[in-house]
Amino acid sequence: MPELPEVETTRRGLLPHLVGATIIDVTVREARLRWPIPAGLKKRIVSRVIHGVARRGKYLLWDVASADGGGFLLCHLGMSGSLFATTASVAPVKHDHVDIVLNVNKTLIRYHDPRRFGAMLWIDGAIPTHPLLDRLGPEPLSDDFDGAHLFRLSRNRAVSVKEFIMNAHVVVGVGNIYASEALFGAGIRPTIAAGRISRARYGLLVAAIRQTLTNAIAAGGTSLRDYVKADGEPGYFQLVTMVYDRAQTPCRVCNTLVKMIRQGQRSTYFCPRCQH
DNA sequence: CGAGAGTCCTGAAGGC
DNA sequence: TGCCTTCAGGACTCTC
Repeated sequence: MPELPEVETTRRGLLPHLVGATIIDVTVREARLRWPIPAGLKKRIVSRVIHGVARRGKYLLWDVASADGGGFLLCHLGMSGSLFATTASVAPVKHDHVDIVLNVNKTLIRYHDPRRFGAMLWIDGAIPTHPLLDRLGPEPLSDDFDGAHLFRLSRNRAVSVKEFIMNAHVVVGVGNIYASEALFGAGIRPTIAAGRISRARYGLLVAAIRQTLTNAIAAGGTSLRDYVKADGEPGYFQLVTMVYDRAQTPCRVCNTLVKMIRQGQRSTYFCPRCQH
């Protein structure tokens, strides 16, 4: 499931195809995603040039001639979505919901999403403002994200630290897998109330989140070359986790059995000995 | 405002 | 073998 590293890997994989290309056609086979794909999308973007692709949290923002009467295509991959380059000669398969056809080398960008938790929306104008983006927390790999930030926002918060760092208004891009992994890295038990963690420990947690995400992006980068394969299957790297999905198996550090619990209807994994 | 539950959806996995 | 149930997940949205 795409977390921030996968979204960033997607962005880097698409960039060389998109920048400078002109959109010449759009096919929407299924508009019912998390929200409906706007009916007027094709009319808005056809014949416009793509100037870049940015990422904000897990949202991808295609700059579609935003400074020249266009706007931004806002994409979210949900949990089962993927965007990849292919050609019109490759027949769409089940759940290939959108094709965005480019003027270069018969390339098209295909959106595939079995569970349709993703989104493809349009933002008019030169500035990418949108209710989905307006209240997002800092990027985890930016300087704005530090222990002081987490400490300040967490005061008097009873919510568990794991759910706290998964809140996109606190920090973007920390999904269920990396939340468990980062808390293991910081030696913090996921059930502790966010408001009861010291500033120093939040410093450790920030470092662990950065490390976890950076490693994952680097791992994604190693498969970047063949990321967009001929068959259109995205080459997501296989993630090696310390605790996630390892319930009842030995901790890789101390051999204590990893525990699985439920928090906010999500599974959480931790080592009862390494994390306090 | 915060906390917790509900919601969308499909495919995989497990039970019988 | 095949049907049925349960679960997974991101993140918005609703209720209290």
